[in-house]
Parts: sequence; structure tokens; C-alpha cells
Amino acid sequence: MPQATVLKFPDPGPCPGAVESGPCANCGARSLSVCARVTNDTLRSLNDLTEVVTLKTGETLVREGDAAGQVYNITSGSVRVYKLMADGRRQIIGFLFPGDFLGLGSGDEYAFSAEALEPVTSCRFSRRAYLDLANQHPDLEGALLERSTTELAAAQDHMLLLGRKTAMERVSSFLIDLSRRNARRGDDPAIVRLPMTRGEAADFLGLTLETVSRTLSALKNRRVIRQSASDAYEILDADALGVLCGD
Amino acid sequence: MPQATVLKFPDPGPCPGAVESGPCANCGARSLSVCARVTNDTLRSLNDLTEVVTLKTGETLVREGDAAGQVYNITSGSVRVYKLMADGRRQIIGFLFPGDFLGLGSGDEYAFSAEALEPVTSCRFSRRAYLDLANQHPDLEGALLERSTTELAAAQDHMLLLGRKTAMERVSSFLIDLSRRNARRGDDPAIVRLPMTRGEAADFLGLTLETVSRTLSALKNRRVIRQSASDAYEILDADALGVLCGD
DNA sequence: CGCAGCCTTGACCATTATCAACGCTGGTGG
DNA sequence: CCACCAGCGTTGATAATGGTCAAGGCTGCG
Repeated sequence: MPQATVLKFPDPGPCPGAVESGPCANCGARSLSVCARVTNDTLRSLNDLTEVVTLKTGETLVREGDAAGQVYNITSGSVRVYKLMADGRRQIIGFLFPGDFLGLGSGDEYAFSAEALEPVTSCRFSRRAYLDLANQHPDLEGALLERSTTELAAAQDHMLLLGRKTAMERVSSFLIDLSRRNARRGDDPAIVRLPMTRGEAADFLGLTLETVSRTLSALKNRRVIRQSASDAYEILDADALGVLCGD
Repeated sequence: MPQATVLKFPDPGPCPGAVESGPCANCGARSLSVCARVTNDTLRSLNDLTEVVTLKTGETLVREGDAAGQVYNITSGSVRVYKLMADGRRQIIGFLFPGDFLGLGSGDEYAFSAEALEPVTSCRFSRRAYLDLANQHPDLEGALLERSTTELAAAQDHMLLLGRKTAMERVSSFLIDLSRRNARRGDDPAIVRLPMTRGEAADFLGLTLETVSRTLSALKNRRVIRQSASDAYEILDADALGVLCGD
């Protein structure tokens, strides 16, 4: 089983939620995730209980059923979060990118597993300590609730996708979603990177890898997207994609 | 458009979360939903901002896109929560039964609509006031977070169902889920009531109404379930159902 | 250079959707 | 009071979307 490399967090380093692209433009703290609501004072407290964790491709962050003791904030790379059925069928619940949290909304045990899709760096801290800290900092508590609300809304959108959308609508929605997440992080929304395999995209979209491949090919043939790197597509016609996604 | 009947809450009446079956066995408060964690003092404060709302079949509790000003706690009846696509395709996000909350984990706007599946009574209170109160009562805040965690876990289970399960596995999982919810409310887990139409069950399970009907017939023919009323089934072989549900 | 892993494409198949007919039930109005 | 009708449920026949199986190509790494 792969083991994570653990480095002690340098003091005074970036706060949880910091990303490689640097400090947040709004609050000056090096955090994309919580800056809008959380004071620098709170951020300093968070710093004290953080350690940096780096993982290689395929290494495990959390395992379904394990005690939910830790929270991660991704600072670089990407992560797959998934559930397995007894016979090996896999549903990927979501992909995490820099700025995203893992494990905040868990009960006593993680209800999912999470693995690095590519080399990952993350800030890890105790979930208990984080929740205690949130109790003392209403601004952090608010950010936490807002975060879980966003996550739930995304889950509901994904239920609509899985339950009612066609293959073309699913793939189009996926590209739009990735593009929007780029925009939120300050990356180019026209260039969508797909760090996951076709099989992983399929397990996220409720399809097979062949159907994902065929559908991407169809979008290429229609000149809606263009392959701009081995793992990236350029969106040529965002309007068409918006129509194809169904909503 | 149907209009809800609004009655002023009688003082000192049941707290939000109360159900018709009476007070909670643990804390004495008439609440199924928050009793495990919330003090009677907090409950009294909640009482003050509550009004009772009754709805007839088909009436609307909240509409997707409306300002998320109110929270509901269902005390009797059942509710469908759903999202629509532009062309009318519907994904039902979940069904609510007595003790369930609606609208707690919302942003500025509701991301879904909700309608009464049958006559409903509920306690309604201001979301803002509720969140403010939660800020002052750590026990309530904790209950709130726990609730949103549970909801998220349920959403993730449902994603697995929608993305990866067969029709038989979906219907079996659905029956098991309803049975478990019965047990949690103190009802008989062997008798599952289906207050929704086949079409509504289908829109929840990502199937068509015909497939739901056929699958229930197959379960009847296999003597796994038995129709015990026009809208209820008895689970004859819970073990078989457990195998059929896939996990 | 060769191999492993991933991607693409084709041919065929199966699960589930669609279309259709008909039965049941409960509510309404003659 | 009974007949009719609307809405729901069941079942059958057929169709289509996406899955399965298979072959071959590309890329990167040892």
C-alpha cells in the first residue's frame, strides 16, 4: 500500500487552502478557499495545526470506513473521491482540485475513499481540532456551512446528471463544470485539463470508458472542442456546449 | 397555483421536529430530529419562531430559484424534492417524511423545488433566525452540521445508485432505504409505504415508471415482497432484498 | 526496442426506454 | 345510486441508447 510523505508545515507558511498560485487577492492570506469570510487571526490559528502532505500518483488520502480524523485541503494536483460496490463497480463522487477540501462533511467514518490522480500536495489537519476552532470563530463556522452547502448543491446537480441526462449531455456538462472550476481558481476557462483517465471520467459520469471516448470524439468532429495537449481540450464553441449539456 | 394554509403556532406547542407520534423518548422534547443533541432551552427558543403550515396534495413548499428564506420540518405526510431540466425531465432528489428538514442546507436560493406528495403538516421558521440561533447554541450548531453531513452521505449513496446500479438493484435499495427510515422513526421496518406514484419513484431512481412497475412485479413473483395495501408492501425476505440491492 | 497502459473505433448485444393497450379505483355529476 | 372518466398501474411488443467484446494504435518508460 502506498504511503504518504509527511512534512512538517513551515512556520509562518501558507494557511490551509493556500494554492501554488499565491496569496488571495481579497484578504492577502494565501488561501483561495476560506479567504472571503475568515479573518487573518483565524487563519493564523489554523496554520498552527496544519502539516503539509505530498502524495504520489495513486496514493491514498482516505479510505472508506476509516475513522474520519483528518481533513485535507488540496494545494496542487488532483484527487478522485469514490465509492466501491462489492463486485468492484466504482462510482466516482467527485474530483478535487487545488483549493478543494476533503473530509469536512464526514461522520465518524469516511463514507468514501480518495486517491491522488497525479502528484498531490495538500495541507492536512485534525478534523476535531478544526471543528473546535470553528466553534470559537463564527466566521470560520460560516465558511464551513457555506462549503457544505455548495457541496450538497453539486451533489444534487450530479444526481440530475446521473439520473436523467444522455451521454452527450453528461460529457458536455462535465466539460462545462471543469471549465467553471478553472474560472473560479483563476485559470483559463477555455482550456480544460482532464487529469483523469477515460475510465475515471466514465465512473464519474455513470458511463463506460468507450462511451466517454466516443462522445469526446463526436465533440471533436463537430468542432466544439479541440485537443490542445495529450490531457487537455480547448473549448472552441462554449455556446454549443451549453446547448448540448441540456440545461 | 396552490396556496399553503398557515396557522399560528400554539404556545407552548411542540418544537420544530416534533412528529405526531409524540415526544422524543430520550429528551422529553417533542422532537425526533434534534433531540439527541439540543437542550430544552434551545428548543424553547426555536418554538418562538415557528409556525405550523399545512399543505394539500400537490401544493408547493419551495420553488427552485426562490430566495431561500424558510426552513421546514415535516411533521406528517411526505414531500418530493426535485430538480427539472428545461425540457421537463425531472430528477427527484429525495423524499421527505416526518422528522425530515427541508431547506437547511441552501444557499441564497433554493436549488430545488418541493411539493406535498400527500396532505402535509410542517413547522416552518425563518432560515436566518434559525442560523442566528444556532450561532448562540453550540448544541444546535452541532446538530445542524451533523444533519448536513447525513444528507451529503445520502446524496453520495444515491449517486452510486444512479451511476452504477441495475434496475433491480435500484428498486431493492429503495425499499431497503424506506424500511430503514421507518425503523429510525419507530415505524415497522417490514411494512414499506410508497406514498409516491410509480412515475415519482422512477424519477427518483433514474428509471421509467414501466421499469419500476415491472421490477416490483418481479419482486412480488419471487416472493421477496407482498402488496399489503394499495400503497404499501410487506418485505417478506429482507435477506434476499439485501443481496439484490448489490451492496 | 519492447511492453504496459491508455485511447480509439468497430461490430454486436442487452438493458432499459418507448409506445401501446387495457384494467382498476376513486371521485364526480347526472 | 350508478355510470363515466381521469389518473394510475400493469403488461406486452418493439426500439434505441449505451454496454460489451474485440482489435489495433499511440505514448512513455524501463
